[in-house]
Amino acid sequence: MENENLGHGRGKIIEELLRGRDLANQLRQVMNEGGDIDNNNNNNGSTTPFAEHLLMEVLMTFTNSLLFLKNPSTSESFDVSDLQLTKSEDSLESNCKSSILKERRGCYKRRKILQTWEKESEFPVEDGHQWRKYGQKKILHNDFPRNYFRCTHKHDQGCKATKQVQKIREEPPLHKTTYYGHHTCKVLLNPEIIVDSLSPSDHSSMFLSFDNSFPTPTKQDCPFLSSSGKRECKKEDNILVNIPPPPPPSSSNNDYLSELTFDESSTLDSDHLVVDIPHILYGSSGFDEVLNWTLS
DNA sequence: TCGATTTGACCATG
DNA sequence: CATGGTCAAATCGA
Repeated sequence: MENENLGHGRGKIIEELLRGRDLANQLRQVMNEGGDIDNNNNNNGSTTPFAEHLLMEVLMTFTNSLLFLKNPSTSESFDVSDLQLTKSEDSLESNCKSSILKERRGCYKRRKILQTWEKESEFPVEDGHQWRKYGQKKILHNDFPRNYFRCTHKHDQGCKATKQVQKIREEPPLHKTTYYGHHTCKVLLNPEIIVDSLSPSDHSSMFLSFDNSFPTPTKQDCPFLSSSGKRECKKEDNILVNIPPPPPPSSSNNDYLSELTFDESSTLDSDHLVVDIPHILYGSSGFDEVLNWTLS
């Protein structure tokens, strides 16, 4: 039942995956040479930019692979077709706006099929975008209120990106940030991946960002972490990338990145593409990354 | 004074 | 009707 429709795209998939593995190995070598894989050393600037670049390549490669799997017949990399979703959004919105309201508050639609990313982190982190808080609500069965943010440039640039920040735990602190939609504002710089140690001492986390800019310190209460990690993914897929903490140092596995596995069954069964990256070696410490990519 | 945050009200959805 | 997402007036702070 599975792979028949993958036939056409399979060559591409394999090609991309192989390339990804190759790049990953390069990355591993770079990091090894830097000697910063140890917990004792922290990453120094010299290798990091190159490593970031390679890492981005890897991620894009796998992203393409996933999309090829999803759409085997396509001959191009993902690019567009936001139209349907955008249209439905717009129609609802314009419906709402054009007609009565203007004076009515709260006219909106609940989002269902927006592109989303989820991120959990214990520390607030800048994601390079400017957010404005527009609401806070007590959520059922949650001890902490949920905070609602929209892009500061919603009005001047029509940027529809929003995010919700939900505190999950007090001790140790844990926050869940959910991003909705793309940033269409032009505050961004080049697409890049940021691999950052959020907490140099103990736990460091990594967040990946495909379109990012430098942190813009604002006094906003919750500029929490974000992987505004979206690049042009289609809005109709769900892709989950789980990067669990790395293995203990003792298990100096040389093939972390080449061990990337792709859970095909989950993919086909559930409209979710799930990629498990079992062990990724980066810098000195562990990181978690959960990217939730909802495309329709 | 202006932009950001707070907070209660409003409305859609299930 | 309960819940969650958004709006906008009031308030705060630089």
